[in-house]
Amino acid sequence: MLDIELFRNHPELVRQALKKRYLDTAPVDQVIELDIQRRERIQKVEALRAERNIVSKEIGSMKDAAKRQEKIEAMRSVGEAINTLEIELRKVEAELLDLLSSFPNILDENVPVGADESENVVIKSVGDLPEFDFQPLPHWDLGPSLGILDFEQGVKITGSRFYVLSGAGARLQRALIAWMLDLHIRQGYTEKYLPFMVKTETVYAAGQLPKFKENLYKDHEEDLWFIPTAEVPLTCLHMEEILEETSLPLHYTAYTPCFRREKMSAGRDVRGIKRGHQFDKVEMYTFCKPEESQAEFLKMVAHAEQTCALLGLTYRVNQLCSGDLGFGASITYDIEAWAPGCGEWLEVSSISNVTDFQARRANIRYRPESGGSTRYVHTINGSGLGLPRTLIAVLETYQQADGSVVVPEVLHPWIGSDTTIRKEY
RNA sequence: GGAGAGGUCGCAUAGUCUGGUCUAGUGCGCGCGCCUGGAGAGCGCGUAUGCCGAAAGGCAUCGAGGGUUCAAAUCCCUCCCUCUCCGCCA
Repeated sequence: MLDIELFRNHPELVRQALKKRYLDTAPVDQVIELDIQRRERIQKVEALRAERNIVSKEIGSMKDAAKRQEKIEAMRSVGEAINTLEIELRKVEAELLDLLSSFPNILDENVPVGADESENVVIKSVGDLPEFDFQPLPHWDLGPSLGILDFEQGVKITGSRFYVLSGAGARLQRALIAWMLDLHIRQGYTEKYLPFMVKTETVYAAGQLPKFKENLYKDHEEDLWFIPTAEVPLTCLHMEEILEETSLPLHYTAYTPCFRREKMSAGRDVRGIKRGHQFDKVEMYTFCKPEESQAEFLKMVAHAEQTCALLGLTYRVNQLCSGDLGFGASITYDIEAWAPGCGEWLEVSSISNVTDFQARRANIRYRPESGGSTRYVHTINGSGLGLPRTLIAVLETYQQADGSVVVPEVLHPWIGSDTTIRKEY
């Protein structure tokens, strides 16, 4: 959520950001108008409440019964006026909050302007495209032929877009998770094990509701939502808190499954395990002071890159252009790993500086050491790689002519003695 | 799921029965000052957040949300959470 002060003092900044995202700027004026209405009503209702407070106090100490009754009658009508105004005020405030919540974050000045993903900018490429002296297989062929990936079983027990990892496949994913968490711990993150279901308030605070309601799974009986990303519970760990400046920055990492109901567009990403309703992810998350957030953001990008680099994957870093940027992000870098089998760059990580956008919604502030009023923290989130896509990249990159897959060395401590995945008979 | 006890300004507590001197008291902690050779003790002052306002100041918040009332921490209703016991369970 944006700061109402921006609309009061610098509406042109908001309009400019909207234009860069190719969005309508008209709601800016609606916000300004609603804000004026809100303040008018607050002033009226508070003046009446002040009057009632004073007179009610007088009534308490009045001895003359007739005069007392007179005052009570007078305050009764004041009370009614207050009620009427309060209802109006609540309505205006709800409208304002609703509208304000619909604005995306202001863009960082370094974000290139562009309409859609075709105008994203590759800012870094690491590693050459691997060459094979045989035809590399896509994972949807490679996995089943090795007996480590079973689509039919997933469909049988749940439905389309669900799959089962088996044997060395399941173990490889578990190795990736454990290795990534340990890597992030070395990079300075504190590991968290989180609830995978959260209450409505939490999903709102993290900014997933109301906008992304269609993409979420919910248990209606218990009124709990399945997390679409660890970002949701991680953000809300400090919801409604005032942190000490000395405790910042806070770095957290967590492994969670992610659940997304999103309608899969027909014909797109239908093959393989690239896009499913359930997937695993290791997440990184930072709470920091505003003046630190850009440096922290770049640090996190480097941390995610390191994951790809240590796995020996060919990858590139993409800066998202204005039109492709997510709702809460001020700036986002995507990391894409090369999958030689399906011949595709796979988005394995997305790192965003959300500035104070989530912190304002979740009401996460810190108290400056020097004193003065509290300030909103900045938050940065990034995937310490999404598992299915990392799994794809690893399998397809390390496949051999005989159909086996050599497990990258960094994963060996978790994989057991057999570091080559062969067809299990 | 059942029974009971609770949730108050960082922490601990008073206040709730009997609505109005509660502008929420007290202790601890913390900050500033006095005192001191220095420290401690002692003394004094201060010590939540948000909103409205140019300011003075005002309004709101006692787990959350409703209600009763001129007036609610206090009375009523609903919900959430914590603790104890029982049940169930990995």
